[in-house]
Amino acid sequence: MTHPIFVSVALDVPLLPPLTYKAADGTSPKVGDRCVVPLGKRQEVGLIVGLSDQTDIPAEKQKTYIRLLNETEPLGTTWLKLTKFSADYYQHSWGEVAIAGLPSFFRSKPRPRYLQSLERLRKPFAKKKVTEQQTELSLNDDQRQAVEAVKNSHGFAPFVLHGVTGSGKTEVYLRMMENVFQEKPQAQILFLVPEINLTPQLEARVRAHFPDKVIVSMHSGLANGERARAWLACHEKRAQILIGTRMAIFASLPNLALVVVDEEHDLSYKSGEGIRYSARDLAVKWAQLKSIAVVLGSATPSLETWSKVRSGHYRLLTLSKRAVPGACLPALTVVNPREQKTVKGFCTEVIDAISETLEKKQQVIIFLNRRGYAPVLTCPTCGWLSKCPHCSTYAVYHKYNGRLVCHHCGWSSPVYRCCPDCGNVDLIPMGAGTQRIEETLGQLWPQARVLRIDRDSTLRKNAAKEAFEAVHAGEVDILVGTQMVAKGHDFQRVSLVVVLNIDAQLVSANPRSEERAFANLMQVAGRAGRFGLPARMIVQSRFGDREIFAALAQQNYPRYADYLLGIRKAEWSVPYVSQALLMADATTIDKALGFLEHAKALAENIIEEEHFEGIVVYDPIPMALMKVADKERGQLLVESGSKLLLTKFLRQWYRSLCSVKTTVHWTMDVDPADV
DNA sequence: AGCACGCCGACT
DNA sequence: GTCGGCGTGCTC
Repeated sequence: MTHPIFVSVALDVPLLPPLTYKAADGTSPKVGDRCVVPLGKRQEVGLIVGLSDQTDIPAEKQKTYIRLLNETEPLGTTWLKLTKFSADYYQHSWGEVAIAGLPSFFRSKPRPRYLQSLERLRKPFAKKKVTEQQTELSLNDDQRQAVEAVKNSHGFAPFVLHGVTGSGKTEVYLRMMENVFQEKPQAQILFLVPEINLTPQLEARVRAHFPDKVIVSMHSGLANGERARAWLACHEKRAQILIGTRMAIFASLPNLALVVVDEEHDLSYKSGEGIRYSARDLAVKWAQLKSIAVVLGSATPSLETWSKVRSGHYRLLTLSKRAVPGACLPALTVVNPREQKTVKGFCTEVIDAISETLEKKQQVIIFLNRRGYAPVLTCPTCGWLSKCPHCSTYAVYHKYNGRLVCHHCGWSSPVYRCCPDCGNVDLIPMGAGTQRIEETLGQLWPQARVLRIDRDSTLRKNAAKEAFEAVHAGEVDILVGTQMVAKGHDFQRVSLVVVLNIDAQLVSANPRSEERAFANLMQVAGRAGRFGLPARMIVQSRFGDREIFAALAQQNYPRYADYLLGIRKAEWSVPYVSQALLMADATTIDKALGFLEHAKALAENIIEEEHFEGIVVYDPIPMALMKVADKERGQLLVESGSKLLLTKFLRQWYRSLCSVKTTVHWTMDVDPADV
C-alpha cells in the first residue's frame, strides 16, 4: 500500500466508528497521525487509525482532510491498542477515548502560530531544585526481595507490593525504577499516584533520587500549556519519568518499561464521569500490551487486586516490617460510646488519653470522615430538617461562614435565622463534623493548639502544604480532619490517633463501605508511632467485636481480606462477578425508571436471542442518592460470572440503547465502584 | 456531542 | 404573519 488514498479517522463523537476520508494530494499520512477533518458543518481534530486504498463510501460522501498534523511523531501502536481496548471495554467510541485523552493543544484545531507554539512546548525543562538531601537508605530483606523479584521478571509481570505504612514502599519503588534505568537508560516509567497535591513529598523524593532524569507530572491542576508540554516531552521520549494522577494513564510513552500504581486501592483511580475507566486496571493492561512489569502498591490492596493475588494471577511482594528503625504499631482500643460516659461526643477514655498525650508534649490526630459543623440542622419544635432543595440529601451546616452547604451539588445559602416552617428561632445542629469537633477541642483543652485539615480548610492554594508544615514544625498539638490527615504525611510526634464516627461505614448498605473503612483505619493508624514513640489508637464504635477490629489490632490485612473474600465468594458478589451499571437521569424518577425498564427489556431480548445465558439483569431502582442537582436518577445493574461474556453482551446492549429515542440522559459504568 | 432540519406556540 | 421551543437524525 504505497499510496494510501483513504484514511480511517477516529473522532471524539459518541457512537461513531472511525470515518473514512481521502488523503490530500502530496501528503503521506501514517497511522497515529492526527488530522483536521470536516465533520458536518464543523472541523474537528481526528486520529488516523487505519490506511487503505479503497472504500465502500459513496463518492459524494467522500471528503478530504483539511490538514495532516504530522509535525510530531505518530502515536505508537501500543498506545493505539490501549485506547482501542479502553473504548471497547468501557463502551465508548475509539475517538472519544483517544482524542479526549490528549491535552487540548493536541486535540483542538491548530491556531495560527501552531508551529511556533509547538517549538515553545519543546523548550527544555528547567531542572527543579532538589530540596531533599538524598540519603542512601539500606534495604531490609523484604525490600531487597521485592526489588529483585521485579528485576528478574520477564515480559508482562504484575506484582502487588503489600506493605503497611512506614514499611518503606517508596524506597522499593525507587530501587525498582533504578534497575530499569540501569538496563535501559532511555526507558520511560509511569508512576501513578492518587492525588498529586497530597503527595508533594513523594514527588520530591523521586526528583532527589533521579537528579539526572527528566521528570514531568500530569494532573488536573496543570494549566493547558503545561499539560501539553509534559505530554509532548513524554511522547518525544525526552521525559523518563511521568508522575501523574489517573489521567496520566493515557499519556503517550513509547519507551514505557515499568508502571507503578501507588495506593492502588484508592478510589480516585476510578473516573466518575465521562469515560468511567479505572486507571489501575488500565495500568495493568498497558503493562500487558508492552510486556513489562507493573507494580500495584498498597497497605490495603483492593479486594479485586487481592483476589488476583490469591488466584495466582498477580505475584505478591510483602514488606512485613516497618522499615523506619524503632517504629511500632499503635495499640488498638475500641470503646463503645453507648456503654461509656461521653462528654460532647468524646468517651471519657478518649478524653483521658488526649490529656495524657498533651501533657507529654506529643501530638494527637483525630480522624472523622465528615466535614462541616453539623451534617444537618433541625427545628426541635416542628421537626424541620435542612434539606437541600436540589438533592435528596441534607445541607450541611458550616458555622465559620454561617451557611448551609450541599456537599453533593454545591448549593449554598446563608443559614436561616429561624425555622422556615414554623418560625422557631432555636434551630439545633445535629451530629458533629470536623468544624464542631475543632470547636469542642478548643473548649475541652483551651491551652492546646488545634488545627483542622479538610477540604474546606485547604481551599486556598498552598493552604494544605502550610498546614502540614505547621504540624511538622510542632506548632500543632491536636490535628483534626477527614481522610486528608491520613494521606502520605509523616508526622514526627504523633502518639495518639482517635477515630470518631466510623460506625456509619460499618452498617452501610453498600457492601464495599466496610472495606473502605478498613483502608481508612489502617491508613490513619499508620500516622502514629512512626518514630519510636509508643502509640495508641482509640476507635469509638458500637461494633468492637467485629472481625475488622481484630484484623486492625494486628494490622493484619491478609486476614481481613481473606475473610471478606470468603464472604464475597459465598454471596457470589464482586470480585467474583463482574458488573456494569446503566444509570439514567431525568426530570422525574418515573421517566428515568421508565427508560431503564425499556433498557431491561432490550437486554432480555438480546440475552434470549443471542444466547447470553449467564448474564443477570436486575430491576431498575432509584439510586441511593436519588436526586442530585435537580436530576432524578435511577440505575439498572447487570452482572455475570464471566467478564468476557459481559463485555460482549454490553457491546450489543449499548448499540441497541443508542438507537432508543429518548430525552432521558444515560451513561454506562463498567466495573462500578458503588452499586 | 454538535449542528441542522422541522413542525407547533406566543410575540413585534 | 415571524421567532424559537426542543424532538429527530446525521456526521465519511
